[in-house]
Amino acid sequence: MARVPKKLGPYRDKRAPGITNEPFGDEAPAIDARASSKPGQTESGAFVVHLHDATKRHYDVRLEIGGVLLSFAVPHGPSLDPAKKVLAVKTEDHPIEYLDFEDVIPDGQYGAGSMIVWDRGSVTYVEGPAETELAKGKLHVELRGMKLRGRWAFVKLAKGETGNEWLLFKKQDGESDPVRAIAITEDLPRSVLSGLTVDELAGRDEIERSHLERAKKLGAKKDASLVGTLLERERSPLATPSVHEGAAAKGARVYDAQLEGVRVLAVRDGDVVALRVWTGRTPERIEAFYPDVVRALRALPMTRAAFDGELVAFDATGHPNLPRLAQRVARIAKGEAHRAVTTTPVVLVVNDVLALGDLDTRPLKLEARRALVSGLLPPLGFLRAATPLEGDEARVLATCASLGIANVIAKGKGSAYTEGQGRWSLLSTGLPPRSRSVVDHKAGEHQTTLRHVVVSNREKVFWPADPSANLRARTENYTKGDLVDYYASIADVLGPYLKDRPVILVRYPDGIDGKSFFQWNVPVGMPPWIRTLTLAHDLDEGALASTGATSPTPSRVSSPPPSQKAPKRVFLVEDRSTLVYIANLGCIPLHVLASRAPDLARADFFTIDFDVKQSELRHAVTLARTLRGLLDAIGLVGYPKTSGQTGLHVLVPLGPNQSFDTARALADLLGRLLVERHPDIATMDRIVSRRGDRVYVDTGQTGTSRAIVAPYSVRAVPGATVSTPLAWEEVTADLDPRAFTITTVPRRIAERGDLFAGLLAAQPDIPTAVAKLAVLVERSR
DNA sequence: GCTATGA
DNA sequence: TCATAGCAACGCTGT
DNA sequence: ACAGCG
Ligand SMILES: [Mn+2]
Ligand SMILES: [Mn+2]
Repeated sequence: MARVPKKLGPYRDKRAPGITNEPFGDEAPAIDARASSKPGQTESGAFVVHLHDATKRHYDVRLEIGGVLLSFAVPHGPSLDPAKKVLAVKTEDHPIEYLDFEDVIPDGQYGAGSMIVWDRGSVTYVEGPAETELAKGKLHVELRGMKLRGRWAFVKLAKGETGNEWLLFKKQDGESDPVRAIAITEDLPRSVLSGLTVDELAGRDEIERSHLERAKKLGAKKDASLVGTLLERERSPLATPSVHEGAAAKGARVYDAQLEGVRVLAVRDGDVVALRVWTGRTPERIEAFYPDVVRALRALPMTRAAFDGELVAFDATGHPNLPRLAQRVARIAKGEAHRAVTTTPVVLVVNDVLALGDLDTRPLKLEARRALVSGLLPPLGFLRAATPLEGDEARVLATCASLGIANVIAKGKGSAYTEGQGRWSLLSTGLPPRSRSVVDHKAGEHQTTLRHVVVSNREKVFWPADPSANLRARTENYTKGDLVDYYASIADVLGPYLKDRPVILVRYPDGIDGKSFFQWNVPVGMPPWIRTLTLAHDLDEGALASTGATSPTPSRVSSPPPSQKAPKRVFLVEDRSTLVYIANLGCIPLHVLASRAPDLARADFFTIDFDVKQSELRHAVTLARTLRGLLDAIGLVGYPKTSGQTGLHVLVPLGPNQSFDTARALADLLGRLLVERHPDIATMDRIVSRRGDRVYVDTGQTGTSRAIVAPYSVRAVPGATVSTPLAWEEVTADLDPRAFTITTVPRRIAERGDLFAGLLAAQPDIPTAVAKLAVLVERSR
């Protein structure tokens, strides 16, 4: 049995286990709950203030000390006026689990009546360890709660009747309010958990019905399966803002500050609470990192609901701060949940509502949905309604800029909630380089690490609009942000493809018209979680390794002999964070080797590249289809993709254990057969001037150090095209590679899936293919 | 885009 | 402190 | 030996 603090004796004596709904204090507290300070030397902890409607209504202030909650009953409640000292009667210690207790204690039980969590936060004992001070009849604390903040003091009355009488008062500081402009207990009466007043708690079912009634009156239609659907479905139901300024209807607009946090769909279905994110193409659930938000959603007087919101942590000045949130996630991952959650609370700022009860609220007008949200959520709590801005757009942007907010989302008044891109506009306040960050809540197999990537210069134009482009072509700019978003959104499709495969970055830090360079080696200064591969001497050998971001090998004292090549350390791009990171470096195309660690001497596919250049795409199409026939005849399968420029690539999987010599030989022989069959439109001549207007059949991209542009890679050409996997049925004369761009390809993947699936799993019979190809070649001469 | 360098 | 250079590869061809 | 090519 768990070790129960002796201090809880009086608490347990007053209560009947199994009958009261209060925690009984016999469960082992969170592992780190008692470890936050040395035994008997508590320096900090959590606090809760309950509002308890017992025989006599009172507040209960409970401070974590030595693994239990030191408790005071405060009849008048705290005051921000330092001159107003209120009576605080020390009561029995409560178990640590009581921090989260909010319920109606049944009649007949000790303390029967409603009890809400009026405030919650962290406490620091500012004048030495709590136990030491307590022994002297004093306790000076710094509270960081949602309502109570700053310095407070408890002082024991020397001549109390029972010895339990103390005084509680505010110390003078920036948070004190001597003129009592704020009557904190009256102005902020609601639970920070459920948003209910203590009077409402017992009637929460009634409250829930009235919220639903209101939604129905506003026009919400019944869809009993919606919440369940939102809990499960793959595709994101969230609306995403478009960088297209005109996406939101001009005219009447409402503005939401874009907070630096984690965008989630929050769903509650009874006891089930999910926080779902679609940072990539497949959803993840991250509620394990947000027990405070989960508790609040469970406490809400709405048993089934779905919200669109932002998880936000705040810094000391009250500004949203993503690195702090990141740090908290990391600490929770390390098993320090209690401390991390206590010191860094996270709030769900709710921007919108998709479903309430059995009602679909998405078709409602924006203002109606807002009204429902702000009616349901308290102004101060773990769940909060976002406060939209209205008025002149320039003024709104200026206001936000002055608050340090870089981006604002404009939404058309009266608009319904529509999933996907298109109805909201992302506006820049013109603040310094606008940045956005991405938080991964899981990385690697079991280890949960936080990866926090700050994306700089999202508005930087990487693909300038082409004013001379024909009408059907996009005339807008594409930005660096568009690039990052594209790679982030397709990371899951790209992932298996890039696994264990060296990637060469082709970087355009200033966009497609700026300078560019290839980058094989991982430069210094990369974050430690970027995986790399060290290539031993030649590409014949290589070992899997992870960088420490630290010492760039000071081991090699003497420089290597000039003849010998320095060992290379290349990128392995195996996850979304890395993809976002390298996109932020200005990497537009990704090139990959046709081999994977640890067997870099083996080719797992070869490529036949149809370079159109002076020729025409329809000829490349003819050649690719002929190639398909040849491959079929020798028992191989080709996977076609656009190059992203003007030509086509056909990738032919080889399965395991094939040498680059074999791969290259197959490619060359197939190329020769193609040229023989179509001498008028194909050539393998390396001299450009002799090619004329024929397609160059390039088989030279197969070799240990030869790279090809990866499938789904973006190209640094006008139009922000993507090297796009195709179905053979699409390889026709009317194929238009310009249609595949960083905006269209994610949609295409969502609709058609990964057309290259199967390439990696192929196990073709290569010896037979080689033999059959030899026969074909023999026959043709 | 970022670091190491040489002036 | 500031401006700038470097950031890949390799075999083959033709001159 | 060196530049051009993909
Ligand atoms: Mn009480
Ligand atoms: Mn080529």
